[in-house]
Amino acid sequence: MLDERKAKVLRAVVEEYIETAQPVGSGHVAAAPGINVSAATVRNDMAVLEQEGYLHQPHTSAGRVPTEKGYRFFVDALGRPSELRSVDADQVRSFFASAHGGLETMLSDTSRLLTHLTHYAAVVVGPEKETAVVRSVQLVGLSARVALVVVVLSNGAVDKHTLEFDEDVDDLRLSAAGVRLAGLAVGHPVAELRDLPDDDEPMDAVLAAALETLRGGERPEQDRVFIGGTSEMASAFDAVGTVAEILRILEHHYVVVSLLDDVLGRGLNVAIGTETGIEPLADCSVVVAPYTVDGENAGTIGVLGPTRMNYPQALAAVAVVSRRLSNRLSEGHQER
Amino acid sequence: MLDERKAKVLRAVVEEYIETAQPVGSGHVAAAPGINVSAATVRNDMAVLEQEGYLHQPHTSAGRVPTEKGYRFFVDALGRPSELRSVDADQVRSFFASAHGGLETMLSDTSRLLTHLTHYAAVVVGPEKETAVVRSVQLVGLSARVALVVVVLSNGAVDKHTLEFDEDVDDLRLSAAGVRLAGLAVGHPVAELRDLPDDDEPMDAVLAAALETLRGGERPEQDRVFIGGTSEMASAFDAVGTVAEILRILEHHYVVVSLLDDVLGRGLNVAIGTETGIEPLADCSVVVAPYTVDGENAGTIGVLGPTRMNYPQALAAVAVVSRRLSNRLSEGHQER
DNA sequence: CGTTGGCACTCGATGATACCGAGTGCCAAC
DNA sequence: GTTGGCACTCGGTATCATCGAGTGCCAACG
Repeated sequence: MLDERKAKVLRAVVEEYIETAQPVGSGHVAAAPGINVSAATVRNDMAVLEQEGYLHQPHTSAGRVPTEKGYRFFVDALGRPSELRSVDADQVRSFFASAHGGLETMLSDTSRLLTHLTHYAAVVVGPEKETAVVRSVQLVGLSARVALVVVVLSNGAVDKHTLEFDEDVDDLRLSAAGVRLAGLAVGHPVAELRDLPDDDEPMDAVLAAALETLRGGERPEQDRVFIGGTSEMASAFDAVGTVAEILRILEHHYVVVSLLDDVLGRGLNVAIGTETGIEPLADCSVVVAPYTVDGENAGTIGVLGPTRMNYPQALAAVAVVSRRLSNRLSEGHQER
Repeated sequence: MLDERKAKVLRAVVEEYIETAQPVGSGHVAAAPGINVSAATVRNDMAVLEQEGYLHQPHTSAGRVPTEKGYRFFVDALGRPSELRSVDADQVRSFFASAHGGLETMLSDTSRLLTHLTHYAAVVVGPEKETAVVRSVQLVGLSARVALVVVVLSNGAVDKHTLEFDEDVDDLRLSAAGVRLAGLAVGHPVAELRDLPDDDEPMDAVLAAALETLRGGERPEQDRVFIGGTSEMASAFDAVGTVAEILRILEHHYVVVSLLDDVLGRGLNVAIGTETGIEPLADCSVVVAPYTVDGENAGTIGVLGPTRMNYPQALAAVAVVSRRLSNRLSEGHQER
């Protein structure tokens, strides 16, 4: 364990490095508020911190840079809980007070809000539809052999799937299937549709196809992930190659979703560098928080920035936004 | 006008610069196939081409780099029509043969296809809903004061808008409004809803609100723009600042849409550098093509890359994809 | 007269060298 | 245990020479 002064030294190094992105030397640390010892003493401490793996020296006679272990200790033990700056807090408040529009709109705007607060890339993952209750199902014919299944869920999400038939299907048959489909699905959670209704009445091919699609959960990430602020993220790095690699990751939504889930699953709020488990993100950190609807875990929000991100600020922003988003989404769910 | 040999020289410079991203000298041009004169002669021609504004010399004793005017001439007069490589052509064919899913899925996948073909960022803009015919409208209650308007259009697009009421609205009232709304809207193009149906029957507040939303076309760009391949785009530049600026533009979908519309509106397929009219895109070029559904102009596809992009290849890719996309989307629109 | 080889010249890129200074480790003194 | 002093390290910056790709100009050539 780190003695109290060494912890202070480590904190000073991390904080200054986050700010300047330059290796920090003993002189600067000694000048930091709260450090009341000489540079020489700081040097001794830093030598120990390096041996213990909290700091790293790019080369002899350079300052020190935090290692992942250093950041980790900073986040776990040293991060003063840091409030949002009140301007930002106001902004969050007013955002959620005035927010309107459907679920998707809301989530997309939330990602913009998070970017604005943190200046890093923001990721918002919408609720899985699994637990949501089907509020309405409709079959709409588009052409002789193509129809659309449109599902409205209780959380405000709208799902659509295309059906293609092998034979022409007339309106009558379509609407009959639609009615039966509605009868089967409305009022039930999507997940329940999987245990088929065990009805011995023969099933129309149209109905069967539509049910199959509903169960399938085809392309589940497609409309669930909202990513913003990639430009802000880009400016935080200096190698264009790094930026390109990160963008490539972000383009694969399912990777992003599983990354966030994985981090939360490990019980963490923060994944630092290689802790993300994704090699191209070795220079990145991720700060995540779940949000809830009516107390149920619903989705995840997070920000992605360089490992030398401002963790206290990012943690505060993510926490506040997730809390307020949860409240906002839980409003007025009592009725109907 | 350029004499034939000077044109060949210009083409050689552009082609080599596109390939190497290095200023090209007279020696290389003289060695290019089709140029059967000496380097000295090429030098004379290049001096003229520079005076005429087609080429630029970063500094004395460096090779030449094409100017925007040079690229423009290349694209307008020198671009040999260039087929896609047959591997790629096959890929496009098989993509559209096996493509399935709804409009949005299709467009999103198309953007991925374009990226894959060109290695630049790809933009696909979906049809405006204006001309599409409403195939189905539905009002779905989410909570006592919140309902969703879900509209299915003939082109397969699904639009959704949230309604918030000042007072509780019960299911009866909602479904009544839904029925009347459907009666008014189904079968008509969205644009027509604007000339209100001039009905003197008093209009329920719910119905009025829903109609208003339909007309509003609120957040029209939201679900219409599909952008992919930003990581490939990033690798084409070497300054991270440039990349960040471009990403910022791409995040503003409405800017992208109006850029593409603007270019097409000027009757162009290509906008080079400042021709885009967007300052941060000074180092970028855009290649665009419209696509049609049943002969009607429907949307736009395009790629965005560095000014030294491979124009013939990009033009070919965009042309082929737009053609096949048009065909695909026009299929089976005869009935219903 | 357009084309060409020859030639002096330019100037960025590359590499060697020196220098500076921020930072270190160590040590003796407090 | 802490501190000031000090010799040392080494990356960054600046200076300078060198190299070579490329140029413009010119005289000669068919």
